[in-house]
Amino acid sequence: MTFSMRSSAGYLTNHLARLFASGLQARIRPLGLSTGVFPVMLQLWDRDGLTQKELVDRLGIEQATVANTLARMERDGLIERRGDAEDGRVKRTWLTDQGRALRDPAIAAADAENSDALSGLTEAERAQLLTLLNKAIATFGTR
Amino acid sequence: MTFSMRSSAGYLTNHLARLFASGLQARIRPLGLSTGVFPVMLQLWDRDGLTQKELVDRLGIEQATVANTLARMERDGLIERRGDAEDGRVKRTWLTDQGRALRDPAIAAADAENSDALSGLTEAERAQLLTLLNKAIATFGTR
DNA sequence: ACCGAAAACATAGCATACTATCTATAATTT
DNA sequence: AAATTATAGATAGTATGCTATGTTTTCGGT
Repeated sequence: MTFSMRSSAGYLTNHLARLFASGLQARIRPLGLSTGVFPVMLQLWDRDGLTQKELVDRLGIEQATVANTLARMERDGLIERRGDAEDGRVKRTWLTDQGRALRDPAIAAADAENSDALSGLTEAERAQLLTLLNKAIATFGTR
Repeated sequence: MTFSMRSSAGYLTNHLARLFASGLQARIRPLGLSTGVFPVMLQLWDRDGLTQKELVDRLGIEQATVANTLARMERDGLIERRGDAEDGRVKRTWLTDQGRALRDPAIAAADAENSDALSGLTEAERAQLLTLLNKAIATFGTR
C-alpha cells in the first residue's frame, strides 16, 4: 500500500494552510494582530457588538476556541466585552478604537498575502481554486 | 474596503484544512494515531531510521515541532530513538512493531478521508484541485 | 412558583504549530 | 591544540485549535 503526499488533498491543504498562516502572520504582526485573531476581527469590522455565540456560528470554530481568542484580544486591547442588558448569560464584543483602526491596513495585508500566494497561478486558475475550495468545504457540510 | 472570506484563498484553505484534520482525526484515533503524528509515520513507514534533521527536511515542519512530536510518539510506543554510532549529536528514529503494524489501516483511513472529502467533486475537479494546491505551495518556495 | 432542560460562556487539559534560545557534539580556523 | 563556528537536538514560552466539563442564567412545563 502506498501513499503520496503530493496527491493527498488533505496533506496538501494542511501544508498550504501553514504557508498561508506564516505569510499572513509576518504581515500583520507589526499591526499587533495574529492569525487566530484575524477572522474574529473581520467579523467585528463588519459588525460590532456580536455575542460569542454569533461569532461561533459565523466562524466555524469551536466555542471554547473563540472564548480563548476573545480573552487574548481583550488582554491585548483589541476589544472590550460587556454583558447584555436583556440576557444575563450573553456578553457582547465591541472593538476598541485601537482595534477599529487596524481594519484597512489589516485587510490590505491579507489581500497582499492572497495575491502573492497565488501569483504563480493564472487568473482562471485562481478562480478555479476558490471554486474548488468552496466546493470541498461544502461537501463536509453534507455528511 | 471589503473582504470576503469566501473569496480569500488563505481563509478557505485554513477552513478546509481544519475540516480535513477533524475528519482524519476521527478515523485514526481508534488506531492510537493523531493528525500531527501522521505525516511523521508516513515518512517512517516509507523508510525507518531517519534522523530528526532528515524528518524536518522531508516534512516542511519546524525542528522544534518535530522534536515535540517525536517525544509524544516515543511516549506512546510508536517509535524508539537511539543515538547514532558515528555522530554523537544524531538520534535516529525507529518504528516499534506496534507503529509498523498501523501502516495499512492508517493509510486506508487517510485514503477514505480524502475521497469522502472530495466526493462532491468530479474526477477532473479533484485532479485540478491537487494540481492547483501543488502549484500554490510551489509558489511559496519562490519568494 | 418551582424544577429540570437548555443556552451562553468559562475553564481544564491536551495536541500541534511557531519563534527563540540552550546544550552537546562536530568541524573548521588560527 | 585551542578557539571559533556550525550542526543536531532539546527546551521554554506562546498561539491556535480541539474535546470535555463546569457555571450561571434563562426558559418551558407542570
